[in-house]
Amino acid sequence: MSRSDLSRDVCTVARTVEMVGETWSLMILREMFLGSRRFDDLQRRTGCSPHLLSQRLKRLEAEQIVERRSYSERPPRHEYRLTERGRDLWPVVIALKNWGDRWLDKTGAPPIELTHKACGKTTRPRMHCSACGEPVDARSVIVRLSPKMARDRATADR
Amino acid sequence: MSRSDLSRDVCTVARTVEMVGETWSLMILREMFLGSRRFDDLQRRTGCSPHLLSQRLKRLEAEQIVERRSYSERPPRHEYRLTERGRDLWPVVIALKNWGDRWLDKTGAPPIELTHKACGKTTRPRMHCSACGEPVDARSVIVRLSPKMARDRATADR
DNA sequence: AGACTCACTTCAGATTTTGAAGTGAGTTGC
DNA sequence: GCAACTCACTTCAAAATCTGAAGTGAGTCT
Repeated sequence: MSRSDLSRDVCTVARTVEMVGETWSLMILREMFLGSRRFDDLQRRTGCSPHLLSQRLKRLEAEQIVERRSYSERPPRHEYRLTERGRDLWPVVIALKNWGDRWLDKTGAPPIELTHKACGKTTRPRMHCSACGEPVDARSVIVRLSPKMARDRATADR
Repeated sequence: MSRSDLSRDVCTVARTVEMVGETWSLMILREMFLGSRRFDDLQRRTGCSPHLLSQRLKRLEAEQIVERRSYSERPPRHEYRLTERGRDLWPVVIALKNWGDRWLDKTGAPPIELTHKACGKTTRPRMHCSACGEPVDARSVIVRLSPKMARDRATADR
């Protein structure tokens, strides 16, 4: 299997990883969640080279994660916006942030702080069970593979 | 800024992305959360080349995300285990899975199903506010940057 | 008219990845 | 007692990708 074969994988994690599981795509997403929309801002604030940024934005656009739209005819100006699909990647970025805040930050004051609009409190979102609402982690679940996924993994064993 | 400078970034998202934000590291994590521990299993089930798998495992070990331990002297056999630090990356993989299940899967039956041990129900973990317990998404929070992070981004603007 | 902004593109050199093949310690089957 | 096999890798060359610097072109500002 090569990297590009991940897209044909049964596993939705593998296919998502192929779409956004890469340094600059993730950095672009972080930056867009922080509010950046213009090419130059994204470039400066992610540290990505313009060449690669351009490639990545094209890919993210093709994947319908971002949308390129013109906000001025004269001068010709464009901005990049997250689509609904793109905004739905927020938990990925938050999960990365939480991990970094816990394991990499020594200051105790995370560089990005979130306030929940509804309750007005500072929040560090966590994963909760969709059925009972209790917090969940790796240890509190049992994994079951669909027959197709199980077959795929067994086939790999040949 | 080059890719390797991300490690010195103030932003904990950037630094986490540098550690695990890459196709094969994420695939290895997925696979380990599914229970694989041996080099060969990881290789076959992720589709990663042995060369790269070896490199990635060394890096993940250096980052203390996985632990290499011998489980047999004769024959000499090793296994790779997630550390606590590594297990704490579970929300990242789950967030990727949720996105893929929602946006890439047409079958409606996700290839990986989770059962919450405590309540016994099938679960699709979601992000909830740590303060009030309600579900949260990109739209329901306000972002605030620490002074240091804000300064960093302003500096990039020069 | 000259400097500047935005949104990129081009290009060469460096780095990384891929895929196939090989290695070596040890075990199992006949 | 030896050939085949397993596990856990390593080596290597060719291909792909990334980096960093420079350039482009439409339009505005002074």
